[in-house]
Amino acid sequence: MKRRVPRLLPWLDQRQPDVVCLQETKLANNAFTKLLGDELSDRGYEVALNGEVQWNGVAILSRVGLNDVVVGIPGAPGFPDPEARAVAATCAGIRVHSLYVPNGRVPDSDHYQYKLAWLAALRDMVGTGPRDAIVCGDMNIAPTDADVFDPLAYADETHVTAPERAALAELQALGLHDVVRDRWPHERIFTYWDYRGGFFQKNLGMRIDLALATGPVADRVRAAWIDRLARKGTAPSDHAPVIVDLDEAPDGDAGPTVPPSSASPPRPGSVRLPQAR
DNA sequence: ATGACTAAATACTTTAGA
Repeated sequence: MKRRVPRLLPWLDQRQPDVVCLQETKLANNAFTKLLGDELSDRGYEVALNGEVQWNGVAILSRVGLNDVVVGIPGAPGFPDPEARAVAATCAGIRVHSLYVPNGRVPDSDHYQYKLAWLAALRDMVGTGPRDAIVCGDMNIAPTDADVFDPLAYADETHVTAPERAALAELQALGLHDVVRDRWPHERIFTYWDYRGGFFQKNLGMRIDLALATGPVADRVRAAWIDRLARKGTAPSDHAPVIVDLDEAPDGDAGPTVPPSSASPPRPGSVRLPQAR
């Protein structure tokens, strides 16, 4: 996160998101607040944090309300102890989840089994949650071969194996829509490019950062895209932000937590800027 | 070839990422 502050703050000022989901903050909560608390509150953001000292770490920033914060996932496994990989909050009537799914490292390894069990716990939480919801973050799974620059590039490695894709499909079977792919059904779109080998310049990437919305939220999507520009320049993350623009909730369909004076529609964004790389 | 980049800890190397 420290390394990404000079990228995050101008990006917030440029894109003006109402809600931001961050992953891989790699900061304890008190260090995050010390580093960014004033800058974020000056911009009108409330913050929900689930951080730890060196690895992982997720956050939600919101300037349209931030209620009912839940840190972590009930019943999720640890490795071996619980890790800071999930935080949820209700923002303008929408249940927002910021997630950093375990990497899995090597198929069939302990970490891989952890990843699958963690995804099952995530599914259970989202499945019993509110109707209006959006699941954002680094899923560490490319949903299909079309989400990898070359299906053979990561063959037999994590992120593309059948069990991982099945776990993601089980989550989506709750009725979640992959709103970016729905808007760009045939395009070559990626959210992650390895730092090595000039992969970004060659556009050799993977689409592993997703925004998955329940039907009522998906119906409000006006635009959904990957902010490739944010992967350029000095000291970028190796992931690009995913941006989702939503229309206002339809009349009579607003949840009880929607502020009556909310003049602009919520625009949840799943962001990977803070990867301190 | 387990490499190529990048970041962070207590750190001058190791670990992790995907």
